[in-house]
Amino acid sequence: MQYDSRIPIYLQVIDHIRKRLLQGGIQPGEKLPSTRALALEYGVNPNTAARIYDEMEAMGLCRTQRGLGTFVTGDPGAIERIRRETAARLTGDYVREMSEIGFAPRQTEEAVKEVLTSCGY
Amino acid sequence: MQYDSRIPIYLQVIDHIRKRLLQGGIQPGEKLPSTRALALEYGVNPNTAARIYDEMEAMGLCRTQRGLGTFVTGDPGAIERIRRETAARLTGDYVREMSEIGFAPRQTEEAVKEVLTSCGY
Amino acid sequence: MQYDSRIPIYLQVIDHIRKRLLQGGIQPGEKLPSTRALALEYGVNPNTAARIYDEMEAMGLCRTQRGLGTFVTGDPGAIERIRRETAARLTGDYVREMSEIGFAPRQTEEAVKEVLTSCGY
Amino acid sequence: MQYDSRIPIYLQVIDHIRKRLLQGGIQPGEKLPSTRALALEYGVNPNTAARIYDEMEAMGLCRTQRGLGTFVTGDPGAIERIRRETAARLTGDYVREMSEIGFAPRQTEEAVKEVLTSCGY
DNA sequence: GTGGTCTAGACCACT
DNA sequence: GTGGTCTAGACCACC
Repeated sequence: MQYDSRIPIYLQVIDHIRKRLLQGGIQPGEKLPSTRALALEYGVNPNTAARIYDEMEAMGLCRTQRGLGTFVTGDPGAIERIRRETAARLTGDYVREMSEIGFAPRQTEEAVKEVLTSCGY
Repeated sequence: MQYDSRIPIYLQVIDHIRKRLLQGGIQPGEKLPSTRALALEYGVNPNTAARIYDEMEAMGLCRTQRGLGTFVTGDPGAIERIRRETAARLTGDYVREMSEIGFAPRQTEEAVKEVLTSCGY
Repeated sequence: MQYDSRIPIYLQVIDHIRKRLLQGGIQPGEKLPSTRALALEYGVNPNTAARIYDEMEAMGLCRTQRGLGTFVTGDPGAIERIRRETAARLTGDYVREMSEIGFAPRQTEEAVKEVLTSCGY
Repeated sequence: MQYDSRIPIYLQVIDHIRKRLLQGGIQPGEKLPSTRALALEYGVNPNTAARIYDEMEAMGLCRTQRGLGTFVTGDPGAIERIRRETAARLTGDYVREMSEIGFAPRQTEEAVKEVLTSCGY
């Protein structure tokens, strides 16, 4: 994995894991790699790997059990809830930012349609 | 103005000025405040204010003329170009992020429509 | 039983058993469950269950007899002694902590009365 | 300062600073030492000092400003609120724990009075 | 084997 | 000078 040096590595890794979670690539309740394994997998220092799980736990994405490992939040509804919240935040931010640079609602709608069709959807 | 301490202040101020530009609140060719005035206006350190104009000049948003002051890029077409580029980047990022968390194109389109109508548009 | 992941499980279980002892839920001299049974009862690893009895024995709360099992300290006076010691420790700690955050003795006394009456006593 | 090796140093330092705050030894809005100065003052590694302010910020005790330093929560009411919440938590826990080991409300009240008078109050 | 903590020292961005 | 991040490596408690 390539990192953008302008953004903290731990945030980029969290983002990557969260995407895998929200895409369904990681199941609720599933055991995540140990911090040492995560460090190898993402090519970071074990301390940084530990920080990644620390922050993810603070976000409610996983829970850690001493001596056992780190586990994805068990409740399947929780993942779906986070998915919806993330989508709502992204959409809200997007619409607000477009209006702030002078795009009318219809223009914003058009812009999205254009990109979606240009991607072959 | 309230600042998000996780993001460099100078970037937040630049963002704010760029919005005013793209919304038409600041006209092409217009003279911008002196760094001292900018520092007072935004409540930032004079060093930070200087950096703001430095970075904006590097972005092509303005030009500094020694002894005269700092001026917004004169060409009206340039502003419009930046506006379109910004919109394209925002839209592209938004669509990509939505698809990354498992939203199909039609769902993304629906999400945007929902937010736009819920805002009374 | 729900465990606080920041505190060793074996300490939380010991605390729970000690409370049952001091409340009279477990009688002096009574036989305690086998480590395997304890593990099931509290939903912990058998290794952890063994450690629980180890530590409790070191605290003088119980005694293990090979081939027979683990027994609560027989002397009824010992239980009462522990009860008094625990109360003294709790009260001492409480008063000290309250004074450390700036509560005068009379304020501390009032705080206790308030809570006791609010609980319907 | 002497540390209890069974408890993370950063928690012990936070506890110490919080007490100074709640006792009024540190004023709301006041600048706290830099992480490097804190490290020297408490004899810990700069990394540990940074973690101390990190956690304190998460608790709402202080706020950090990049390039400027770390400042105690400005709102004077906030400190008083935390003081009251802490007292309520301590008292609630104390009363509950005493009742859990079989102390009646009047006995608990007596225990507190005894300790307070024995301390010469 | 697992996470938690700590030290040591480095580099960077921001004010 | 300030905090933020990262690496390296160590030791410990817990399961």
